[in-house]
Amino acid sequence: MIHQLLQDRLQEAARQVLPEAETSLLLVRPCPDPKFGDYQCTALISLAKERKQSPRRLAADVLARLDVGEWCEKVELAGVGFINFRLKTSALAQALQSAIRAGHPFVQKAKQPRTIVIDFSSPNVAKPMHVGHIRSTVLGDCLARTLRLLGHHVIADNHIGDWGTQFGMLLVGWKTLLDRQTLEADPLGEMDRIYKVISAQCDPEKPGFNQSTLDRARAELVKLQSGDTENLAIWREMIALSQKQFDEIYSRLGVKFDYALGESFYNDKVQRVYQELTACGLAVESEGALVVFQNEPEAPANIKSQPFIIRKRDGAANYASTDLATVLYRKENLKADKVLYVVDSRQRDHFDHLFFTVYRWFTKTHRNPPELKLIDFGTVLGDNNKPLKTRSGENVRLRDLLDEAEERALKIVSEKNPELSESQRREIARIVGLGAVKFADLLPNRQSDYVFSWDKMLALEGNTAPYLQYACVRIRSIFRKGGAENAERGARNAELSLAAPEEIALAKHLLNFGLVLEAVADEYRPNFLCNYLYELAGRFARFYENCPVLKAAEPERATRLALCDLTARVLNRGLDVLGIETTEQM
RNA sequence: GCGUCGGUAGCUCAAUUGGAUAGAGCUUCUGACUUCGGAUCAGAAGGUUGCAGGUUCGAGUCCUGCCCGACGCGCCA
Repeated sequence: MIHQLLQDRLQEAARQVLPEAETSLLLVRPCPDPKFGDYQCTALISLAKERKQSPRRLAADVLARLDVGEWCEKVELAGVGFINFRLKTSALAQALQSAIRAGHPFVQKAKQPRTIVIDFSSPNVAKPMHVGHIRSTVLGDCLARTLRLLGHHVIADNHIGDWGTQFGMLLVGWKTLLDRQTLEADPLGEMDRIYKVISAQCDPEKPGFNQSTLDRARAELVKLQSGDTENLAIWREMIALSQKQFDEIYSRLGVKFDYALGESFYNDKVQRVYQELTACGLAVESEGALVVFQNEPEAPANIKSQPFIIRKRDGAANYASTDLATVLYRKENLKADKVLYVVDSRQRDHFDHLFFTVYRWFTKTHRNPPELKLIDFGTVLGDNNKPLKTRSGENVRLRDLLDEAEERALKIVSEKNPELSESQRREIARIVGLGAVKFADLLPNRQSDYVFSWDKMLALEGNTAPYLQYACVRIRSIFRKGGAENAERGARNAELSLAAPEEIALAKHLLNFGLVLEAVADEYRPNFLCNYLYELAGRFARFYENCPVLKAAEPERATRLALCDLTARVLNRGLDVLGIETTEQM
């Protein structure tokens, strides 16, 4: 990548001027405004400031030792000490030429591949998946795809909620209220129904509270935990029914996991956690429970002196216990260097507790803790600015939401292109509808809440998935018209000669694809990629308006075909990273 | 009360180690060769970045105080 070459040269020149300086901080990045140039380095200014030198003089000294004439026009020193690079068209053409032959154009593999576990989606057994799961699922899947493309060893692990207090109530409901026929037709709906009835009776705050139901639920839970055959069989059936639903949704979304190690997987692994934490003096008894107090001066403010309960008073495990056991398993058995938790930001405190406890635990026992990272995200809101619910106040089921996305897309496709067959229109609607939902979810900064709007996400103009998919369709159409096979071969063997400003602007933007992927991976923010792709599609649209491809005369025609080919490949790859498909027509 | 996150154009949102004149889309208005797919493109309008201080060559970004909102705070996950 050219920016990398420039950066290497620049750092080398800086080392000659300041042999002892930390030159790795001198990053070369795209300019915010093309009028300054294509790439810039702003870091010499602060480097000079630290040394009480004049930034302009330092920059001038470095420039005197910098030779990037193969790639750049004269390098400019601007303002207080900005260094601006402007690419030569010949270098640009050469970069495109080598990208044409690359498997993944403009993408560089990470220098140090790492093993990264991504914990995402995490639905609960016996409950329908709902909008609350969409962000974790879509975001986690996108990060998995991004990190894989960059060459990391990614392990996608679905930490399913398949154990815990709720099963006591579910078992009572199953034994006393279950309607087998409804269960056949809508297993999740029926399990959800019995759970709600019983849990209302188990809540002392609610009018329907019933002490004997609560006692029975506790008893069923104890029986389950001590291995009662009947309860275990029911529990397994609930899991199997739920898994079927999960699989349906994941297959629609194109989301894949390497493991689905639910909470129950760690049942026999929590004892060791209690032992180790007690032995190293971290965990103590308090009010009958086993807790870790975070009294260290460096404890984060939000958990300082708060108890982290790792075993309940009744001796049962809770999610702190299993989460701790899970970290250990991921470190020892999955060899994780890093674990990403893609979780609603309301669980922030829990994860700060978890991370800080792991850090202390591993340090005290002379182990290297894996790097633990909370990828938190905001809530999906309805147009009343409250968490999105159905009119009757229920959670919106994910399946219904995906159905509606496809239905709405089908209506639009049918209006725009009535001549396509129904099966074609349905396939397009599937790709456009699901793409719209995913893109709308990935576009906003993940930490803010966003308001869910069908009209906005399925809009055909603006920063949306259909706009990007449309750009791909237009490119496909060019290749169809030009005789796909020949045109593509021509594009890939072309000698490029870039001339028109729209060609150059498009080409320069293509170069930065890898840089953006790295930014996504560094900050865990797919919205960078969404915006990059939108900008790319915009530049392509301007190119498309102003530069005829098939009608152009020969040296030009091949260059433009090559630009189309590369744009299509980057758009498709980028959308693929977002988990979004494209179509031939729409 | 303590804590976390946020507050940017009428609306929804961006802004890559603190960088240059804070950018898009929607909306409104104006325009585009009988078009390689018009689901497009060009142009116009729109701002005291919640308020007040501070740090420095430079602050939407960092620090302090305040206002507003969402969320969390001992045995659910």
